[in-house]
Amino acid sequence: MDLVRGPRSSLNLELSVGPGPIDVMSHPPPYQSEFHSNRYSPTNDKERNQTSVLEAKLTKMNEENKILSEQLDMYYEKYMTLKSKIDDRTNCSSPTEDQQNEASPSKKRRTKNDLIIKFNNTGAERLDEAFQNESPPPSQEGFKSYLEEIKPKVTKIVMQTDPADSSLVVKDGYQWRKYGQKVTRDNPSPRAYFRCSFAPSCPVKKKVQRSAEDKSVIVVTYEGEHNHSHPSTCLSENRVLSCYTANSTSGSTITLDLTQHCLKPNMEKACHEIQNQEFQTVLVKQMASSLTKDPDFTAALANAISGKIFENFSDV
DNA sequence: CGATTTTGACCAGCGC
DNA sequence: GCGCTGGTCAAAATCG
Repeated sequence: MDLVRGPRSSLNLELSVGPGPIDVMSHPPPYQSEFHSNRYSPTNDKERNQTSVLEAKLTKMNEENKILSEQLDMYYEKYMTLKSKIDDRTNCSSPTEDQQNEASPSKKRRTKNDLIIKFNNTGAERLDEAFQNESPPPSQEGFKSYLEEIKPKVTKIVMQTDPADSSLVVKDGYQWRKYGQKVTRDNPSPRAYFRCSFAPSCPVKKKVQRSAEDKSVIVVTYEGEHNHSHPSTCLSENRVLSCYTANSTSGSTITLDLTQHCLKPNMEKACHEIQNQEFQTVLVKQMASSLTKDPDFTAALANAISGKIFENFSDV
């Protein structure tokens, strides 16, 4: 799970239903003040009843909205806490140790057991320490989920390409070296294996394969995180595209990976570059698909739409 | 000539 | 134990 969240205001949904956008998170809905203004003054009991019903609904929605906002804050805090623990652990492991692991011929496959062994050898105490602060104390399930969290990050990106172009080259700004190619059982298209060659010790790998269903679609799977700055800061001609989707450990989360510190100074430039129409089309489809599956989002959307309806109603 | 790609061989996990 | 499969290695070929 890689929930990237900027400043609070960035989460506001600029939902445009009807004449203008609604900021559902930070501003009280316009209809709220309309009800109490002189413009709307119910004259009979029926209207008064309707008003009170609507006001009750409004209050309830605002409460739900508040609860959801609090939950979001809570999840964000939990995420940041967990992330800092993982960062601590990553920083604590010495580079020589990593290199030894890298060079070890017996470590051809990194399995769940390998992960546990690695922790036993290098950070079992810190692992316990990390759990000591958890309340309630961690169960076996909690331990498993923790291991899931610290697993090398696996992200997938789906790209629309020209079906006539048979190359498996994906320009994401990083420097990759191909080290293998294989035809897999469930897909006639070969899968290419790449390793990040920008930094010798960078553990990131990626797999590139055309979709079995649609040859024009390339599926890129990234494993791990780069331990160096983005090459685009040095090589300005390289395109900066870092939009990860469908994180394997979290389901349908869309992640706009703009967290790489070296990327921030070039944020505006990168934003201009990702205005590539093809990219945007794919991204919008994926975002729409993921967002509609998210119950929190649909609730927020329903809230916003109902708010706009109330506003229109009050204007009549 | 160094870097990168290609490609067959090899290895390890997994299911039977 | 055996075969299947995905992932990796490494020598040869290719490229700039």
